[in-house]
Amino acid sequence: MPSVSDARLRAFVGYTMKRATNAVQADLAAALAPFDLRIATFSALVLIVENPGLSQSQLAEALAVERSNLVVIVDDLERRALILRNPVPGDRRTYALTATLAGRRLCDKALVAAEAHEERLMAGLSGKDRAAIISAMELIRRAGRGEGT
Amino acid sequence: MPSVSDARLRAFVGYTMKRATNAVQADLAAALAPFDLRIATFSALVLIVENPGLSQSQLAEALAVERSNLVVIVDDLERRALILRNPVPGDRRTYALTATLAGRRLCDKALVAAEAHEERLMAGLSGKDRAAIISAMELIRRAGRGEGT
DNA sequence: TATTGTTATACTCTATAACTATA
DNA sequence: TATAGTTATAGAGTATAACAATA
Repeated sequence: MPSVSDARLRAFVGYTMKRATNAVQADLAAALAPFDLRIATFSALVLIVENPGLSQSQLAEALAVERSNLVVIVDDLERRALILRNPVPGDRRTYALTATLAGRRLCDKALVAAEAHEERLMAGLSGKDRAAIISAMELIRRAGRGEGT
Repeated sequence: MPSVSDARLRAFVGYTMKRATNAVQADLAAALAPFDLRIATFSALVLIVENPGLSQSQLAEALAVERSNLVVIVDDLERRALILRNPVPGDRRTYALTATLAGRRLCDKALVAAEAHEERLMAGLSGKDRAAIISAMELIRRAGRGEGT
């Protein structure tokens, strides 16, 4: 069978980025599954641990998801007692999100698994290569239609 | 307001790849919208133009989408008379997909727009940088759980 | 008036199972 | 029995509008 050529699509950086990102996301999802964490839930937990007291709006902006879509994620973390929605004295509209001890512990374990996943996928790249990719990705992201900075 | 840090997530190459890919996909979708082409439809059209006579199964494999999800894409291209489902003498189960003249013309115009989009987003990167990113992306993709080669 | 969190809704993308007609 | 195309369906992810409580 004559094999199919995708040479014209492969010439687009975005095409290869999409495919590689799919592979990375699938691998990360598998790495987090033992902790019953999906990628979005994991990302939210990491940010809450790193930024204790932030609000859902701040978290949504940092994760680049809509506030409305964040609700179920925070619900899940709270139901599992990994985080708390703390009342904020002086503004009763908002919650200050903090991780519980169990949340911080699960976060640490999941980060170890995520780092192992990262190391597995990036094994062929030097630290310098990886840093170059990260800065190139941030440059590309900022070139897109969207916010500044 | 103390701004939120995502330093721990940004250290993951996959995190920056995901965000950059989102920006690229959104920009490409906007670039293709004037042609009434979504990214998947555009990709299918390019592959059919490049590989005349290929089957839907081959196309699905090349695009890494399920055969079932490809049907509506091919339906759309056929309904717009951009491609043809040609009968294959000797095997009545399969179709040989070919682009019409209108399909090839639209493909050419859309490719020009896609190249302009690419140039806009990658403006900060040299040709050498872009080639390095492409090979790094392919290396990462192959390191993921999945097929060989 | 504006903002926070929330609900409901819808649209895309993706994945699976099962069917038909052919081989 | 295996394969190509198809249908139906369900699950994620994402986007918008509207609402109640509060500022």
